[in-house]
Order: sequence, then structure tokens, then C-alpha cells
Amino acid sequence: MRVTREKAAENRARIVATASRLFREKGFDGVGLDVIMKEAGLTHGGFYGHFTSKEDLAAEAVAHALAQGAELQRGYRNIADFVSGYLSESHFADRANGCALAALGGDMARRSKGVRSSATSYVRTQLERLAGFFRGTAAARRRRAITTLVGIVGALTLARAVEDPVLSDEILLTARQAFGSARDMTFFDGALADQMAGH
Amino acid sequence: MRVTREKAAENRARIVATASRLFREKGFDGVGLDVIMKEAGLTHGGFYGHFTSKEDLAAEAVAHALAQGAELQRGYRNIADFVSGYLSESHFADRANGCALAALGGDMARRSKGVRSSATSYVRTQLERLAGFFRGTAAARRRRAITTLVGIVGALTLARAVEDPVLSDEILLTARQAFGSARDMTFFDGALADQMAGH
DNA sequence: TGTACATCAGTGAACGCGCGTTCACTGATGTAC
DNA sequence: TGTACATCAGTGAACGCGCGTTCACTGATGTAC
Repeated sequence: MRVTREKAAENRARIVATASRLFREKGFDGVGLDVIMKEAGLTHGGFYGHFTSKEDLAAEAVAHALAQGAELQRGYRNIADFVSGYLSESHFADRANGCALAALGGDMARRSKGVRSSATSYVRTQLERLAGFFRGTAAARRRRAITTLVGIVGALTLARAVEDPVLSDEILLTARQAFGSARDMTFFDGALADQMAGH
Repeated sequence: MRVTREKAAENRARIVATASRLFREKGFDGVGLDVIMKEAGLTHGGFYGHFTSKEDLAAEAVAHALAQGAELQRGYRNIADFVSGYLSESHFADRANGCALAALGGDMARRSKGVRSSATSYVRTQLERLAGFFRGTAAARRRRAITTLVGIVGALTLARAVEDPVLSDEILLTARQAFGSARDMTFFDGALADQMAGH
């Protein structure tokens, strides 16, 4: 049964959004196209009218997840809020709607060019946003942005990997303190810090 | 054809070691038992004489990988060497023989209890080792150990996920500087740093 | 120490299911007149 | 504006392959005597 062009576009968007959630929750190989299509309210046969392959969908789903994440983080006005939000209990618990870098992390490196280029541009975007929160030279802000991003992504990944909730909480809390501080970036910049310490 | 008990134990160990490499390289779902057994010099039929399931092997393989990593890092005498080694070009390039946390990262959270408990005890071991590199109170050393571990694991994960080699290098280099510094831990400790800054 | 038999590590074929992909078909939409 | 036909989004069955798992079998090892 044919469907309005508008409706078809909606369906396509719904497939991407659904896949985006399910991939983050269960991993790329953890969900089948049948489940994704059913969850999106369609039958699996129609899939290839919208996408050329599962990997093709994966690339779009990752792009969607990352765009969604970037949008969500636009609300944060300073580094403390940003980091607190990223390392919050709710983000820790809700893989399906959270950061794709943390949810799919190591797997990204093994995926198609499409997936990886989405990840790359997201990392670039996040680094620029983060750099905006800091003061100092462009190079120093950039360095702290990188340090912060790898710190919070690593913290969320490890907190989720570990099976002891106490250890998970300790990791999240410590990382929140270390990376979410509003104080000057010199404390994260080796050269300047060494200078201050009189080395 | 039956085989010496000793030889059988060797075969089993070889399966674990092979799986450990292949899982890190291709992901848990990226290699089949047939490939693992063939690579270990056996036929796939014999697998269930040694393990009860693929997931069972996964748990042992992760434990093996992590133990291997811990052993390898025993050589490092200070934080700078440790971090430089972890974030080196060779570790970046050689997923198959590198840190399982970075290679399998997000996937760990979705795996069986066996896999996750291996990961948990590895994180604990690493945190203790790292804490030994720092000075200050036990709590402060612990905090910096956590900050450092999440930072380097996150850096390696992101450097590998990204498809631009220039960006990968920038991430690795920056993280090496930020987390590998031998200077005092106060620069990573929010409370003490704020105190120094007069807050 | 040697012989006979039971054990069992490893073999290779086969099973069965999940899942990505294809395809003939349907019927509502979009378009030409 | 209405009618006739072509298009095509979505359906549901089917295909085929990969892969985890099972199983009857083999023949060397280990053991009992």
C-alpha cells in the first residue's frame, strides 16, 4: 500500500531514530533489521526502499545520535554544567539515548567509513564547543578541550563496563570533579602548571 | 585422536590466547568460533570439549587480555613512562595485542557477568598500580589514578574511532602531555587546586 | 614390563536458527488527460 | 473537477549464508591387570 511522500519521509526518519536508539542500547550486531523495522512500526521488507544496507543505516543512525547529542548539549552554559550533565546518573543509566561515542566506542574503529566520518565530525564539533568554555590561548583551550572530552568519554565508558555500582559511582564522581571544575585551565595544562610550580 | 593431557591443556591455552587477540581486533561478534579454532590450529568441533559456550570463552579471553596487559605494564617505573607507553603509536595501531578496555570498551557493558567481572578486577588493579605513582593522601592518589585511567582509555578509544590521522595524533599527544606529567597531583585535584587558587 | 581395554581430545559432517537481503505482489498515491 | 492509469511505499514470504552448537566417530592416551 503506497503512502504519502511526506509519510514516507516520516517513516524513514523514524527508522533512523529507532535504529539510533537500538544500536546504542544493544550494539551494531546486537539488533536485527527485523527488530528495528518492527519497533518503527513497519515490516522488514520495506527496509531496502530506504537504505542500501544495514551498514548504510548504521552510518545514518550514528550521525543522528551524535547530532541529537550535540543539540542536547547546546543548553549547557559552562563547563561544570556540561560535564555534570554528561556524567550524570541518568546519562550513565540511559545508554539508548546517550552519547554514541561512549555507547559504541571501540566498535566505531571497526566500522565503515560512513560511521567513522560521522564520529570524526562529532568529535570536532564537541572539541570546538568545549574550547569555548575555557580561557587562554587558542592552543591551550584546544588542549584542555581534548583532555576534557577524552576524560568524560573514558569515565562514562569505564563506569558502564564495571559491574560494581560503587566503583561506577566513584569513577563518575571523581571525573565530574576533575573535569568539571570551572577554575582556570592552567591546572590542566602541563607547561603552564610546571611554570607556576617553578620548574 | 586423543592427545596428551599436557598437550590438551596447551591447546586450550592457545584457544584462549587466539580468541583474546581476535576479539580485540574484530570485536566479540566480529569473529566466529570456526576462525578462532582454525587460527589456533584445531578444528571447530573440539571447541565444546574445552568451553561451554562462546560467551564462556569470551570471559576467559578478556581475563587473559587484561592479565597480559597488566603484566606488560609492570615494566613501567613512573607515570610518564606508563602513559607514554599506553598512548604510544604502537599501542594505537595494534588493537589485537593492546588494552581490552579500549578495544572492547562500550561492548563490555553489554556482555555476560564473566566478562564484566574480569573488566572490573582489571580496573581495580590498574587503579592501584596508578595510585602508586603519585604522592599525597590515599584519597588524592586514588582520585588522580581514576582521572588518569579514564583519560588514557578515552584518548585511545577516540583516537582510534576518528578517521583523520592528524586528529588522532593530536588527541594522543595532548593526552600524553596532560596525563603523563610527573608533576604533583594537586594539578589534577579540584579541591586542592581551588585552595591554591584562593577559592 | 607388557597386554587389553576404557577413556576421551580432537575430527568433520550436519543441524537449525537468526538475520541480511531479495522479490512478487498489493493497493493507495500521484499524475496525465 | 473527475477519471484512468502508472508509480511506488510497504507487505510478507522466501532465500541463502554464517555461525553457534551437536553428534557419531576415530585413534592415541591412560590405566588396570
